[in-house]
Amino acid sequence: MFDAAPTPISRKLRAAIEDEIVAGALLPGERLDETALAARFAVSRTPVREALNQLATSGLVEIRPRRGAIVASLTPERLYEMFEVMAELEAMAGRLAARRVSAAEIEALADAHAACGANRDDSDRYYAANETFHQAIYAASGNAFLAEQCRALQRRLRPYRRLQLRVRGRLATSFAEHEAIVAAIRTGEGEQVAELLRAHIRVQGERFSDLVAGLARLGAA
Amino acid sequence: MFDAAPTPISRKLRAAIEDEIVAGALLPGERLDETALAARFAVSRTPVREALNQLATSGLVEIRPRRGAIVASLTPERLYEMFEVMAELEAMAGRLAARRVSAAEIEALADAHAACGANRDDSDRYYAANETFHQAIYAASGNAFLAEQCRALQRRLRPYRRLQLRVRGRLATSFAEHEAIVAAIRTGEGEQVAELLRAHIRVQGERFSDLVAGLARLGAA
DNA sequence: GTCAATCATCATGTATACAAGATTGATGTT
DNA sequence: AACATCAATCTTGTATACATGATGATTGAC
Repeated sequence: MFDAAPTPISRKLRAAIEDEIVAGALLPGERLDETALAARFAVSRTPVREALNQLATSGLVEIRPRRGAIVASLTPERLYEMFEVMAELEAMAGRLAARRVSAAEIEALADAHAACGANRDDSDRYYAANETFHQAIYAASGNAFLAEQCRALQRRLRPYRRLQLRVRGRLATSFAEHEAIVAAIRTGEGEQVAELLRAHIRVQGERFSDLVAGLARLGAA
Repeated sequence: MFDAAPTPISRKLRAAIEDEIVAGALLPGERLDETALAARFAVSRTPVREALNQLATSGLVEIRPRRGAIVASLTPERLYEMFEVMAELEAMAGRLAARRVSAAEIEALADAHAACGANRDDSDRYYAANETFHQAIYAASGNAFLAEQCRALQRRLRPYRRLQLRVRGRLATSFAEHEAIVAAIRTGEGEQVAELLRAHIRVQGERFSDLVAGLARLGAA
């Protein structure tokens, strides 16, 4: 009754391919053959092309005219840049959240934080809970556009984050940082929240780009 | 020799339609008929659809399944949110620029500022020079991804900025603010630059959303 | 034996054809 | 006269056909 969900095939395809990229089933640099994808999903090339075009616009795939589409691969420099921006956007969301957060939102945030704590021994589940936690901050910022930008970047960076999920001790550190962030949001210390989040994200960016710099030597396209 | 520029038709179309939207030739809410566009550009519907899809992903047009595409229209709230994010991204670019700017880049910035000064009596030309000025800051941030995000947002907000180009006294105020920004970048006062840019952008956002709130009463869809 | 050029094959880009849902106008009813 | 229902038309979504440029293999020359 609400959304009849006509959901054109191309939308479903976009979501499906995006999921595979983000989940790491399709690796950076990998070729995305239109005909093959069309066959695999049992549709014609037309909706496949539409899906690839959309993914290209959002940056997940790269289309080289007349030479086909590949899963976009980020250089370590670019990855670092993206984390630098992500850190700032998160900091902004946190600063706004400290000012604008509602009672319901801070409850959701606390719940998400608790979920992280409950999954401190399973890095995959912690990672999922961690995303929810950060999205709770975006939502509490009261700026829907900012929240969208944050989620989009979070999503684009996900395949790279997964690479270093299991770094020793990172989970405990992350959880402790979350703790401080929640506390500062509760007390409305905007600048403090911003600074905590900036550090929280940036440290990942630095580690990830180190990691990817190493990986790049292997799978260089 | 560099780019053989095969430039598929769909890319040219995307650029053409995007330009018309950004320039204000196509107004928010206006219907984008695929057949009509195809006829106008003397191509088939296929590349038109690809172009519209890309524009939808970047947010300039809205595609309602089975119901066609329209030029995306932003609510005053959303517009305010976008300016809020823009202000923060610009502030970030400025802060980084104050730390990282090269001699050549500060020269380019000074030139762009001078160009603004030379066009202080022509709001259209001032506006163009103003964009160049801000892009010089993005470039000087040393973060290419950030620069891209800023340019994308600048572009998306352009049609709304044009609405109030001629507000009395704004040009002179803007130019004076630029002056202070350049000075602070020269002396490397990152936080000062950030604060100046935040205010410089935000004041526009507030004005624009007021303006659009007024307009919304007329052309409500 | 190696390298280069040419040709065959294949994937992409565009056009056209077909299917299906949405919009609009007309017609009939209350 | 106003409203609802139904049909005709139009537009979008998908499939298929065709054109063109890229890739790669084969053949010939050095």
